[in-house]
Amino acid sequence: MKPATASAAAEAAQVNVETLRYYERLGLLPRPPRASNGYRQYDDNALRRLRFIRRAQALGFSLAEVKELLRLEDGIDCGAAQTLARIKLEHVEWQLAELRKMRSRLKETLAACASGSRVRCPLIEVLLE
Amino acid sequence: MKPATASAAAEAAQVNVETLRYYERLGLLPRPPRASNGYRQYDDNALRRLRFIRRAQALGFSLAEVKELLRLEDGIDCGAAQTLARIKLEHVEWQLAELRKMRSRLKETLAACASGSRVRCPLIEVLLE
DNA sequence: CTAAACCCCGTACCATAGTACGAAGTCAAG
DNA sequence: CTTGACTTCGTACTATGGTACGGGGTTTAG
Repeated sequence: MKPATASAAAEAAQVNVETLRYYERLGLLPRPPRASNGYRQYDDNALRRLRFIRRAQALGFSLAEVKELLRLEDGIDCGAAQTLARIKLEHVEWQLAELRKMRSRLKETLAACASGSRVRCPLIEVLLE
Repeated sequence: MKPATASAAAEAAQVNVETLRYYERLGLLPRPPRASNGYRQYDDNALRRLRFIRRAQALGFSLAEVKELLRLEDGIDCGAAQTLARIKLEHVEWQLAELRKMRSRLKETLAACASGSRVRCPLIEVLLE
């Protein structure tokens, strides 16, 4: 429960320490409280927030989008939050559909390669379909 | 069947004309044949290739990765191509899994919001889970 | 008490993926 | 036969998402 230092927080989230300062500058992480020596203190909430940023990012959300998502934390307007969530959901659905297409193209192609019946490598044909 | 000009190709793929030159510099698009006046001529194959780049990119592949994927076109080594395709397939599977997680989080949260039973907006809680 | 290891800050730098700019040649319409 | 739209080129600029640097204070282990 004792607050994490910058390096501990950074390691926990697998980011560079500098990245924490960067996120703070962008307003993605709130300016954390400081110890008497001026060192940043990250509590569990900050760490969760940080993890959320990384996960959302890994899914293709830009930091600007992540910032929007995180505005929900302020929880002022649940209605606005829901709208945002619905838009993100649609985006996610679209990505899923596209990825499924790419997956089946890749699978089919690998199968064709395995059967080895063609003269030219079938990967070439399919990728350029 | 007549080759497309730079602007026609760019419009077809919804990219800036300059982007074509950029991709050409990076080696993503082959240097196209030129008309007698020096103008670039993009044939159907080039246009397909361009579309492929944009689609792959929309799925989160970097231009460097796209370039790798496109090396398959050279089709020199079908074995290497298959290895590449398998790696991409795994990446796609991972992305699908992550997106499904995010989707269900978003859906559950929206449902909770709709039921309106909570005091605080459930989006806040879930996003920071 | 000193050295290593951590933290602070501001600023500068980096890679990726374009986008814009200016000078110059080409082409098609009026 | 000029005007405007389109093309070429090289170079420079932009935005995003960090990363590194240097000069300084702090803290902890030996």
